[in-house]
Amino acid sequence: MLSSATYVVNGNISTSMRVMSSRTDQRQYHHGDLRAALLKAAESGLRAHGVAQLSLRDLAREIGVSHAAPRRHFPERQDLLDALAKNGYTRLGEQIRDAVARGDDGLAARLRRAASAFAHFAMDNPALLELMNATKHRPGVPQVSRSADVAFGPLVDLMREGQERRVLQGGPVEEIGLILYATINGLATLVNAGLVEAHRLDDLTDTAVNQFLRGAAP
Amino acid sequence: MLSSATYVVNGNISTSMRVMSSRTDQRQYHHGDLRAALLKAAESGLRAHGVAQLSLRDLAREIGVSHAAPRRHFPERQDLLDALAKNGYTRLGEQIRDAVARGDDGLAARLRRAASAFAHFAMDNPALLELMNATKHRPGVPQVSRSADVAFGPLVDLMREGQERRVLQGGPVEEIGLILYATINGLATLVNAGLVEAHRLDDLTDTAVNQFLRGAAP
DNA sequence: AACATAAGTAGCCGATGACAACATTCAGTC
DNA sequence: GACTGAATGTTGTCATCGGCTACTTATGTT
Repeated sequence: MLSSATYVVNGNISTSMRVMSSRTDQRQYHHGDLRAALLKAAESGLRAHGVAQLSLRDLAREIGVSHAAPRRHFPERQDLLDALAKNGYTRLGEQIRDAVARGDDGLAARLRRAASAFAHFAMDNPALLELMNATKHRPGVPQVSRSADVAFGPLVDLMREGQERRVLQGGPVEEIGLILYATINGLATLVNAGLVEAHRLDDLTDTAVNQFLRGAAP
Repeated sequence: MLSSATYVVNGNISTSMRVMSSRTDQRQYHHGDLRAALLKAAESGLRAHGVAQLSLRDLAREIGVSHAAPRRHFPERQDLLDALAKNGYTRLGEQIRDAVARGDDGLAARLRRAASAFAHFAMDNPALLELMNATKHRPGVPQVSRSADVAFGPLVDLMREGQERRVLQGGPVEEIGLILYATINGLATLVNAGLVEAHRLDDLTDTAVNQFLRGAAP
């Protein structure tokens, strides 16, 4: 499973190859780790121009490889998008987990940090989040879905811990974690869609967590 | 511009007449209301095959009009998508407003109905909701954004009323309404993305509203 | 009736995703 | 070290798409 990540090849090789190809032109037939290079370039393109502008041929050109080469690693465009989404969930999960673990203070404080981490991930990677939230009808779903659990996990764990420590009501832990996730995700979506100004996200996230803990009733 | 004799001699006419002569085909030069027909066909295609598969040329073919005709009404593809999103917000707003007005019982009950209406809209129109949530970088944003307020409005009104009747805490009304909207929207997104099974949405929505009102703390 | 304008048509262009056939390299195996 | 099958990359092709320009036809105003 992790084997593909074992032989880590720096993406620098491709760029330097492109540069010197004007002279020595020792462009190798095999790239080394085209898959990783594609993912890296795709993520950068995603951030720069959005998912709609993401073209396999563009990426191939940028990396300096033929237009059909990406096909070996991502037979269809959607496969690349799925891989990006999966990576996104992994990173989001890490960031939430890190935020939670960044201190051993009260549960509310860690909850706040987790939500804030999510919000910042969303602001840093709007197009990626949109991709992660995109409808998936294809068979690639289970793969992505499983990696998404990595992102929910830390929140659900937090809920469970809160219940055990009696600082949260009892209740369906997974549901409640999901709801918190959905709330922040929804706020980020509103920002990305341009319906809410970005500078409000921090404040909204904070209010949302308060709301989540204390409720709206008097 | 030139005399009519010019296009009588024009050989192209024979080909177009061949097409028309295939049957009675009272195909008029002017469609009547192509814009509405496009929106209708687009919404149906959206529901059937998702936004990615939505092609202006397909719609034109389906309606029986030349491939460039849609351009008169939607100069760019994104303009059609914007119009669809705007319509979506209008309808969503109506449905939420109707649900709220469907009885004069307690605020909590109306809140539940509003949330449920949203959830059902999301399940009935997954691709449309995705479109409404899509990132918009173009100048079309303000148009769509304003129509989106129509959807938020009923929720915000409900919050305000709750505060006035003292069944909700004081606080930033618009923020709190936005947060509730975001929560349901987020849950629907999780379902549409295939990360949560559809049959769970009703239950999750209910739990979310409870959570929203009572809070998670003991 | 004349004419300006809205609405539809035809044809072209460049780009794209998907595909097939072919070439090169790599990794075992003998 | 040579052989061979599997990975990986390349070239060429195709249908489709969005967007553009030039042209044609209908509509409505005067």
